[in-house]
Amino acid sequence: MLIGEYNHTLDGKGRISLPAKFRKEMGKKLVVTYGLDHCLFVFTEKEWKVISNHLSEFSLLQSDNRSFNRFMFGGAVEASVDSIGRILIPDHLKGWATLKQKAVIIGVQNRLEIWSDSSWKSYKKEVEKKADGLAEKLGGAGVL
Amino acid sequence: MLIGEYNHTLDGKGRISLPAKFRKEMGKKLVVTYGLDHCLFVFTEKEWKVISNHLSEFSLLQSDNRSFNRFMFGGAVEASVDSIGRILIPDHLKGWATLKQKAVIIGVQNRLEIWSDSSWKSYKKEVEKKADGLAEKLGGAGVL
DNA sequence: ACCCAAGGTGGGAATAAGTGGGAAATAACA
DNA sequence: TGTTATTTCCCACTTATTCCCACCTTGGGT
Repeated sequence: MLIGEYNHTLDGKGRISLPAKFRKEMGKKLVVTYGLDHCLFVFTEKEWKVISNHLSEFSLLQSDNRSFNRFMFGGAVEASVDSIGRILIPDHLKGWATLKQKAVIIGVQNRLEIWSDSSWKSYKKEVEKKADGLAEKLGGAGVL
Repeated sequence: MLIGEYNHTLDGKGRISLPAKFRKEMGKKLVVTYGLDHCLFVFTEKEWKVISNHLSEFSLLQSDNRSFNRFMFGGAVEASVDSIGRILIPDHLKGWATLKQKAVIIGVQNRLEIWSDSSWKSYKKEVEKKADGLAEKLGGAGVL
């Protein structure tokens, strides 16, 4: 289970180091894709297979599905973790997530997400505003 | 069953010692998350599994669920209890609970809650004000 | 009233993680 | 084919984290 929030830095070559806590679970071969809400998704090879199977079940006859699949598959990139735990983020993905230097890596269950420092801050602020609604949702789900 | 209220201190490195009474029941591996009313929840690994199973039922494709899961999974952290019974509270959680130095740890059924000294005091005051009203409500519901 | 034991707090040293840069290897272009 | 640019691998430095030890305070017993 991937959980937690970490502040990391993209260096001049576009590399970012994975938080040490995630390395073991993520393995050496990852898949990085466009993520929803202008972040990046990072999956293990295994999880990516599961996800891409789900995606390919969507009918190609519907325009929305086609474009969504193009988006997810076309943007996806294999990234191998180097000897000290870093991956390389290609330019088109950096652009999508408006990544400059300061980035935030969060664990969300079965995937990692990479956010630019500034978008994460504002996104989080919005979510925290809704905190009361969240509480009701938890109650409704029988969590608490 | 975890019960009781204890005043403890966060040291310069963000560590706080668990009240000795709780250590046996909590074990060595805990999960700390955002709690309702701006406190922190501390669960045993076992309890966390139950909760995260509930959370993972929310679909990735709906915006509300995504933000909710980012918040809950991203905010959560595994905390291992050190040799003398302390855990480490990361910065983003300290911020959520406005934790400075003086903190209050309370046992609530199957979880612990960590409050900043000042928010706990004011929260408690509010609850005490409402206590009479609450009592009537409970009586009406046949609880007492 | 004193001592002892246990819990809580603080800090230093060893270790690991994160960041940056250089050299070698590969690819691209003239 | 030589030259330049880009990528990949590896090493070194700096900062942060973890582990361990020692002190202080509190509560209980004698």
